[in-house]
Amino acid sequence: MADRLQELAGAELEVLRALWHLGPTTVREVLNHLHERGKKVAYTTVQTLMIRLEQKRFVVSDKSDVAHVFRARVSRDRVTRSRLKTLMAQLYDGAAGPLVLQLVRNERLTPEEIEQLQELVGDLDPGE
Amino acid sequence: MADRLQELAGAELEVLRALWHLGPTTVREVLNHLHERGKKVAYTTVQTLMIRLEQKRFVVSDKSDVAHVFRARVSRDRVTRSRLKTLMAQLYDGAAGPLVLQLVRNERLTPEEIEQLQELVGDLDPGE
DNA sequence: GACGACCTCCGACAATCGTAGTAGGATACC
DNA sequence: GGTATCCTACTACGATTGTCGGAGGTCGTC
Repeated sequence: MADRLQELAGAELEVLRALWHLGPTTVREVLNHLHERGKKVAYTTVQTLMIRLEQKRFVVSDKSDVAHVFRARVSRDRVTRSRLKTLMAQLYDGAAGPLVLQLVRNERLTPEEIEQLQELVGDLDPGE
Repeated sequence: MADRLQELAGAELEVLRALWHLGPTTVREVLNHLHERGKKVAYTTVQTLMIRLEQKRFVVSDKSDVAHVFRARVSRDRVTRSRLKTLMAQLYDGAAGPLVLQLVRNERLTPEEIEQLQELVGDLDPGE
């Protein structure tokens, strides 16, 4: 399994999201961001998570300043893809269709998303 | 969160899948099924997983026979829905669109799935 | 030059997860 | 009725996860 993305734990993902949102930044800034979002957590907890993220190679840090600056190495799309792959494998032997249909049936989409989707789907060819 | 489905761990899901496939059945049968699928695991491991599934209320057991018979209490669709919800929440603040688009763009669908999808999508109204 | 504010580093700890061994009861067969 | 087989119940154990405290450095300010 070249795909080590699976080791991304829940709390780690939350921190990674903050990094996506904020861009390269420090533990302090991520902590503030999480607090603003209502997530109560200690400074060292965030620090630990960021260090673990680095060990797992999801982020890199620049240690030249006193407060280390962390930067995400993986994109949200990449994580999404990985998570969806896992879901497909775990539940449908890798098939994507059931997930797509389930989503389109049960979830609300914005007008923009609907248009994009209609365009994409219109281009698909069922073949014969 | 009335949705305790999230506590379903990976190895547990594998056993649950076997139950979906086999219908109500015993530890032994699930074990055989997993072995056929190439999963090497000990009898008592499967037993432990099934007991944990019961504790978490994903399955129920009938203990009237010597070999207890376990039955799934949740459907695959239900688990799928829960997992997708989690994914949406964790990555897109609950929006479904990005997942749908990501899937339609990157994954292959069968002709049947494409037709179903086209039909579903055709019925959607972007509103204004 | 002591004080407070910050920062990193390290250790820790309970809960969960994946995996399995052992004890001991029931069954079935010869 | 001994022996092999199967089953449950219980215990265990290392790894991962979520959470944080304390020790000890640096820096600005009074």
